[in-house]
Amino acid sequence: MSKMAGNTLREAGEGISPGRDLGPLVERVLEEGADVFFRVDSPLGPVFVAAGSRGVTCVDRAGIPEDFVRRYRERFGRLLVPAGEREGGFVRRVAAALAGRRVEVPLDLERMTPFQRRVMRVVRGIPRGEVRPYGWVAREAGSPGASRAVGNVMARNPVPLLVPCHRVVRNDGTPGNYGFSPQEKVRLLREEGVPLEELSGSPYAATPTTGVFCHATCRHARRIQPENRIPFRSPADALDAGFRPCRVCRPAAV
DNA sequence: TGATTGACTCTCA
DNA sequence: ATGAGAGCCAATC
Repeated sequence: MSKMAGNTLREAGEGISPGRDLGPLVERVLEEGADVFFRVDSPLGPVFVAAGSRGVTCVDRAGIPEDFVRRYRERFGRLLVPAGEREGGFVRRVAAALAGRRVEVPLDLERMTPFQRRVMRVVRGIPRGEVRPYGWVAREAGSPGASRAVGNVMARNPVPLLVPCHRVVRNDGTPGNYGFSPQEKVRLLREEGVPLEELSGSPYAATPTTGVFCHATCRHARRIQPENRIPFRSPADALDAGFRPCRVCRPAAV
């Protein structure tokens, strides 16, 4: 750890004459400039998490710390130093969130465009164990028809898991692609209890008892008794059959 | 400004 | 069923 900090500070010290005491620089960097990072376990395995004063900026698979720090500077233009005692509570919070607990973690998405931020906010609200299509995310974000653009946002999601982009799937109920690998997406969703095979081909479900249809993984849909469950391939089919969209999971525009 | 790109989504053989 | 092709939207250069 201390060795790594040394490297980081050396890089930060461009313009500082050799031999100068770096102590004051350390303090200045910690007080006003540097973001911090730490390593923590996650469903994707060990990851590095970086955060600034506004919140988490980046989550990525843990590799060589120096590489992470270097890439971070290239991408965010910010210096990165290992988290210390002061960040202990924050680190535990992030660890809990990554472990799947419903803990609020502040995110710093300042660098993203308004559309990208809206998409991130929508995706963040998809509960564990549930999935939603790209097209639905687009509509919820205020840009119906922008499903492909949503895919582009997901592909560059700086904070995977914290914004659960693995829960965004294709409209036909198949998992679709994922930055780390489609297999990884399937594994994560299985771990969360998503019945992928049941979803594929009929990602919507209705029950005559209420006349409502849902995304098949909506918490309401999952309570439908098997004998009452009517699967649907698309919202249009469910509407044609006389069902109305669930107000919780909003499978179609009202 | 215009062309290109792509974790999408339809339609039609 | 399955795959090619076209349409689409926001970002990027």
